Amino acid sequence: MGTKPQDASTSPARTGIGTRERVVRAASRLFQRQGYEGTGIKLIAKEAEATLGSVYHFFPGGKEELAVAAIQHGDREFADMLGTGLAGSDDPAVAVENCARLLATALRASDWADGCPVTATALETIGRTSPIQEACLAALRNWQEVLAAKFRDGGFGDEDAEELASTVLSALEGAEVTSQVYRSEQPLLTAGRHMAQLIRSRGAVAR
Amino acid sequence: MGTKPQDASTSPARTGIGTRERVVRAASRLFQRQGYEGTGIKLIAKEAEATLGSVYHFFPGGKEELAVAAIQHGDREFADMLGTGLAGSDDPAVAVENCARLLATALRASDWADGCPVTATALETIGRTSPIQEACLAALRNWQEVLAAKFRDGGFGDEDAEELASTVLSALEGAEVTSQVYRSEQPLLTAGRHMAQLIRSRGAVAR
DNA sequence: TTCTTGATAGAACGATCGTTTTAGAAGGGC
DNA sequence: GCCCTTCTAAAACGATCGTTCTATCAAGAA
Repeated sequence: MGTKPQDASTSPARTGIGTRERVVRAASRLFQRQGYEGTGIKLIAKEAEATLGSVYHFFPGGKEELAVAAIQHGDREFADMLGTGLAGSDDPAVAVENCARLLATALRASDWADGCPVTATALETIGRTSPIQEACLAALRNWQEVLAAKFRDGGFGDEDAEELASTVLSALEGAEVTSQVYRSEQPLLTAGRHMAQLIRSRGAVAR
Repeated sequence: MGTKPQDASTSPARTGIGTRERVVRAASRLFQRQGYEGTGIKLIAKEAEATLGSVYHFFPGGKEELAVAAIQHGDREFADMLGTGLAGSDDPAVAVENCARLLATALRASDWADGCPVTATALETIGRTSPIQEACLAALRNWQEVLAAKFRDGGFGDEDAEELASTVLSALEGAEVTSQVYRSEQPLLTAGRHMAQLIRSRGAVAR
């Protein structure tokens, strides 16, 4: 029966969300929740309401190619969330604390399941397949740059901004894992407050 | 042929390291490097120079029971490393920065493979099997308490010490992952320096 | 119509997964 | 000698893994 899998309308080719996009989103969420090795392609297909044939049609490179696309999707998703949190204030300290609050709320809303979209996959594949590792590296670089830009705008020098971005990102990543294991918002909220203090103590007032 | 698998001497029952301990160590390292789902029991047995029969003899609960023992082993291992790093100075700020340096050196020595011994497994099993999750939770609590004790000794109040320990642990955890992906000591070293600044800025001088 | 292309559907392959099972080898107490 | 416990050895089970394969459907170009 070719097209028309589950969409509302039937006539045009791309109704609602395309199959490829559904597969990428399902893969991204599943990798985020249970890691790369723990997630089967067949489960991804079922979760995306697609068939195995469709998955291999769009990703002839198999699981690895799909993982790269999923990581890149998670990259954009997390960068958007960082951007939203940072946009709340011109003061970098307030903005970072706002980010932590946003992450904590989203984490609780998912019952502590949806943490960082790349950490699990990154850790599992650390010394192995390079395309996935490169996608994870690009994501971390991207997020760090989003933070660094905010710090530069807040009056920090290039080197200070880059280093602060590195530490803030590390702290948020680590606090997100800790919050997931503790099933509590506290590690993320405390880390956010401490990061704000660190930013203030390193000088540079809100302009 | 019963005993005598690979040890130097042959006569006594427990020559060198016992089979059970070898299995736990191999499991801990493999879970640390490639996660819970990505590590097969047969590989663990081979790596430990044991047989499948031995593994299931010591761990009748299968992979899950073995994982709990492996996490607890990693717990002690990481706590020892924290203790060693913290023992270098009475000043909590200096001590924490020392820890970060120690982690960075060990990480580089393993070619960025041996990060935190529980993070990968913790993330993969986050909403699922509770025994493993509880072991991971106990490990994080243990490490936080090691840090908190150091801060209390350094003159911080109970609540300050607990919160600082939470953030420092999160930052070290996150920076370790970042260092692994970047293949660079820089994220860990920078986080260590910033954590020292945070500790100093929160008052309390070295006693 | 006919041919071609993009996408879907699902059966089937070999390999490996965690686990179970059965058998056998050492050592101590009797 | 014999028995019993502890530990090792390896074959084998069903299930699931990632992947390949063939068949089919819909729609546009000729």
